[in-house]
Amino acid sequence: MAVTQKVDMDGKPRVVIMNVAMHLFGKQGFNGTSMRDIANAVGLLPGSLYAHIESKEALLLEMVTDGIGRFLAAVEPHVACSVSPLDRLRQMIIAHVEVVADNPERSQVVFHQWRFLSPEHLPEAIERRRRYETCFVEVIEEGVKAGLIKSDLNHRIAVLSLLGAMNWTPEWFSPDGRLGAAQVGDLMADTLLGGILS
Amino acid sequence: MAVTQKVDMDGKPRVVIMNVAMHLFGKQGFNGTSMRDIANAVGLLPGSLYAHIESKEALLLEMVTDGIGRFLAAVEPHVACSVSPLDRLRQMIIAHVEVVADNPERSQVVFHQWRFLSPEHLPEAIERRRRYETCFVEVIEEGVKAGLIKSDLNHRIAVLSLLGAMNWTPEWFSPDGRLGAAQVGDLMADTLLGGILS
DNA sequence: CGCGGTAACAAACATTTGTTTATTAGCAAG
DNA sequence: CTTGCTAATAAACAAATGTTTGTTACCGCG
Repeated sequence: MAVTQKVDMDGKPRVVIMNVAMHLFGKQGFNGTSMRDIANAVGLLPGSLYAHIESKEALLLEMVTDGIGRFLAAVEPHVACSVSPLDRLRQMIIAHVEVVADNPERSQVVFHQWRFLSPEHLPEAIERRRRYETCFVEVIEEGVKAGLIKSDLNHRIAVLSLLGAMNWTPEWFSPDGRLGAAQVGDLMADTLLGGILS
Repeated sequence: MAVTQKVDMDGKPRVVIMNVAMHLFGKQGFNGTSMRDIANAVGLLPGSLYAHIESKEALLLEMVTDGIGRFLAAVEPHVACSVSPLDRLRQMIIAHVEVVADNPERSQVVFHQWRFLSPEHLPEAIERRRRYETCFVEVIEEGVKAGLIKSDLNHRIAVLSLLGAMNWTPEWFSPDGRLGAAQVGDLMADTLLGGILS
């Protein structure tokens, strides 16, 4: 017997494990997910995972690093774009929602589980998150200088509100909902940018 | 010897334990916090906690239940208030931020750790969260009917953006920052409500 | 066939987990 | 002082944790 279920072992095993772990980390959290949970979901015994990965934290590290990377890759190109700051912001919001929509669970990990990285890897994750937020700060400040955005409200609060709304999207966005990512992003931009116009 | 350190046992022990646990759950998460962590921080041995509490989950349950209760108590009175829907929304946002400011760590537990309630207590927590969100939906819809709020943008997205921005506040709000809770709430209202005006 | 290497297995490892037990100190009231 | 109660301690519990070990099945290549 020994059925050797290669259940969904179509791709490279490491990728399969990463995807399964991403799903579980996103849903149950890093500390709420055991290696046995992962092994179980992937159709392996716990020890067998270590033929493909180095440690539990290595999984988290790759998820977070690569995850933030996707947001940066999607948003940063718009920062120095040649269109108006407001249009840039709108495009950045849409890009952000599209990354969330591509995999809401990964986004949950990126936004909530980075805390559980070891002290060794934590600082870099924090730094990259800060770099992401800076993208939005820069464009907003440029909009203020161009006279397109009110300067009488605290920019910091505006940015934090904007980012808060965006970072919360993985909590409710459903890839099989009626609205697609780009439409959701566009509507969010309507809501979020309307209040900062001058 | 047996120093019997009553470190900060000024109040009723159960309250002290709750506060310490709240701090730890908020910072490290429910699953990232052990009973030994709590005992350690409170100046007791692990087993001694059980003279005052029933279980680890009982701590979480009380935190979440009581926590949502504070948000409801602060916001619900404004829902059926007699002023304009927009002013109501503004007051609700301010009230929300004030509850967050009162104890950001508790808010983190309310917004992120409720998932780890046992299946027995989970449904009620979800229901109360839903009830909270409904407050905002109602007032916005009333604003639309009154012609004060644009009806051409998807209300659902507007509400989710609003709530997302608000639920994210415990992530960055500092009680000893330059701006007080009411001022932050007011500025957030400027940002978030500006975009939905008709 | 036989050989070699990859990746699975079964089993155990040392810790850590939440919680319980039996015992002892502290202290107010009789 | 003694009695009784509260709340602490020390120690242990079973279960779960991340990870390592030795061994066995598989599979392409000679």
